[in-house]
Amino acid sequence: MTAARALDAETRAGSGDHGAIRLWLRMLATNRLVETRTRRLLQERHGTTLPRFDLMAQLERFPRGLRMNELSKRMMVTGGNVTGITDLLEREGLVERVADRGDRRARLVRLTAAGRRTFAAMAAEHERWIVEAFSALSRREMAAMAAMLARLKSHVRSLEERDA
Amino acid sequence: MTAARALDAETRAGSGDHGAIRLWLRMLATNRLVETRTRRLLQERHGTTLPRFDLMAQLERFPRGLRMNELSKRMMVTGGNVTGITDLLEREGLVERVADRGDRRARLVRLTAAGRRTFAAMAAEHERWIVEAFSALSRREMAAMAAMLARLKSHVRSLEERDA
DNA sequence: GCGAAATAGTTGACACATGAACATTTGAGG
DNA sequence: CCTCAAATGTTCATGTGTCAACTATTTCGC
Repeated sequence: MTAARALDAETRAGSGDHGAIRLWLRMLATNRLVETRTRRLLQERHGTTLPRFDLMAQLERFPRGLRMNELSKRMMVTGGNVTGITDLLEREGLVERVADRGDRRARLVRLTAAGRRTFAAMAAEHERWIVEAFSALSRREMAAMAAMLARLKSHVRSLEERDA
Repeated sequence: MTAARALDAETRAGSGDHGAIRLWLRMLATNRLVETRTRRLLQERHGTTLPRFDLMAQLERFPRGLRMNELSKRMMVTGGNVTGITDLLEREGLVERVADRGDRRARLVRLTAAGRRTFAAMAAEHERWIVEAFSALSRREMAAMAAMLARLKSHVRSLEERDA
């Protein structure tokens, strides 16, 4: 069964709810929508998944490789998760683990030649999908939203630090 | 290991990337940040998870119960997923499945008395967390962002229908 | 130099999520 | 009626994600 589309996570909010809640639910719904679409397209057209694409996208900018550690931070997921995704990509021959001279605990992950080729094709198309989705917003609106998100993000980060 | 926080999914984008991609990555990162925080708080303070909370939130507005089907649409997840989460909540005594008179295929899920009590406590706190997070934005900004997200959402939905 | 603490990565148990296959029931057309 | 397509919910295999426990290494304090 496939997730239906008629209704919406937003309908969770009662009509009298606080604006912040309504906005948050709308963010969640929008995010899920774009993410589901991207995942479907990646699967249909390249037989891969969003997390794999994401990991490869990180590596693409670091030809010398990244430590599992750094991948985990950049992707905002746990180390165990990165281990799993890397295992799969390695089995598919798209990335490889190499030793880090200078720290025998660490291992560098980097794209193989096949990985670079595969990623290039996916990335071009992925960019088109996202640009198409966001064409609903003007350049000015995108800038405004980006600025608001930056403030929101930094505020939440400070809340996290306060708790810690 | 816990996901580190210093870096960011946004760093995926090369500096010359299209504005839409940058915005999308920022949305992803912000979303993940708020979601991770909410999940942590729900776990620490109520021993539950976001999907369970979400399902209960849907039911709370329908005392007579919702079909698995409707839950799936509202939560924007697949039916199999709803089955699983419902199983867990049922085991915890927070929801119950009852027969739907008039359609023997369907089953209604509804909160138990314990479920209603538990949810009320969680919901109040959850609202505070979200309001606190979004206090980084003014009322006017929240309205602007909500409007943009509505347009974005509806645009992506129309893209989905075109593909289908 | 040495021992304790921190760091890097992996593993295992579990929750959540998808898509496909399945059984049951419904409903619409003949 | 009767058949057959559609709809409802479950199950299964697999992937993604968390957290906690573990091993191996490095670094820091002395």
